[in-house]
Amino acid sequence: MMNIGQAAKFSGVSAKMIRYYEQIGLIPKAIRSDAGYRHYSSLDVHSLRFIRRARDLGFSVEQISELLVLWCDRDRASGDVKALALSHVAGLRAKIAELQAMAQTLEHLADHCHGNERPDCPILADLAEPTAAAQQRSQAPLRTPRFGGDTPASSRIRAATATRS
Amino acid sequence: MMNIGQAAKFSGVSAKMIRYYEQIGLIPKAIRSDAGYRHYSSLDVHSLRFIRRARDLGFSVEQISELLVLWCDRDRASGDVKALALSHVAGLRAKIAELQAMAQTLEHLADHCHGNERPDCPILADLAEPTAAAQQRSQAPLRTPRFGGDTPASSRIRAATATRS
DNA sequence: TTAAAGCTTCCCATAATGGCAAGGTCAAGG
DNA sequence: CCTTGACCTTGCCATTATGGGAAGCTTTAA
Repeated sequence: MMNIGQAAKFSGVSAKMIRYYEQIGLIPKAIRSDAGYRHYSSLDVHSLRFIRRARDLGFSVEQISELLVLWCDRDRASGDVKALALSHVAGLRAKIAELQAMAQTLEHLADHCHGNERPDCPILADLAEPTAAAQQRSQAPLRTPRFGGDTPASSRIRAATATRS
Repeated sequence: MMNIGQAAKFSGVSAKMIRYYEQIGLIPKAIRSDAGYRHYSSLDVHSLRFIRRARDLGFSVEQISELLVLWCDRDRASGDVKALALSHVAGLRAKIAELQAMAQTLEHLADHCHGNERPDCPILADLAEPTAAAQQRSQAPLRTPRFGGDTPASSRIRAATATRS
């Protein structure tokens, strides 16, 4: 049993985020000492590591909630996990394509910009009046705020089906 | 001269965002009718189109603010514009690399998952205890919330050096 | 005993966008 | 002249995941 600071250090998840995850119900409420300090077991730390790793792989908290449910379900079908993972990969690929289109368009424009002291600049010219040439599919991101938004996130997570039961 | 709805329609920027851009000082305060309605000229719409296009190319509002300054500066050096564009491209490329690392890791894991009714799943196994194999550089995004965070954004923009002067 | 380090909760901020609500305005039609 | 509907205004709330900071209590080491 350790305090939140230790759990943070061992899991790689900041204390701040651990409290946040508890608050939104991604992890169950930690047991408290008499003074109100949260206490974590190495099992809890294990869960946190899982979460950390999933975050590193770009899963949203919402998706991690689902992953945790599957993780704890001894009768899960690996197909469900795979489907979740692949749908996330699809989201990543879509985002990558979008960013690549932007980068490509910009690089194309930059290639034609002398980049000297003179004011004439095809980059600004294109921003002012887009030429069909560079118009690819960078327009209308359809449903992409700036990224990170792959899942709409229902409301409150309340899965907390993690370790402690 | 047109109302905000028309300007929105012609520029592709929502009325909501036009007000927002005005509020943060990206564009100058619109002139108002006696009743308080904002009015826009086709020149204003032109600025808004510029902004819209820049957003489509992934520039942050902060960066767009700089682009607008350059756009309006007859004595700009195209090198400054190019530098700004290329630094943004670098940010995009970095993000792309990060997402690709995630996607690749996940695809690799998914490849080894049967995806059937059985519970054994290498994806969950890896999330639980990462194996060096898939550990590439997906860890520690260094300074990347979820994306969009390329520029720290000082405080308030207050450039408003756009059209109307 | 005291100081430092750690914990708690609460509030604020981020980037860019949408939604909703209450209320004023304007134009067209009766 | 009045109503209706479309449009405008402001203001507030929500989103995602994360960090910062303050005020106050606890624990620990000296």
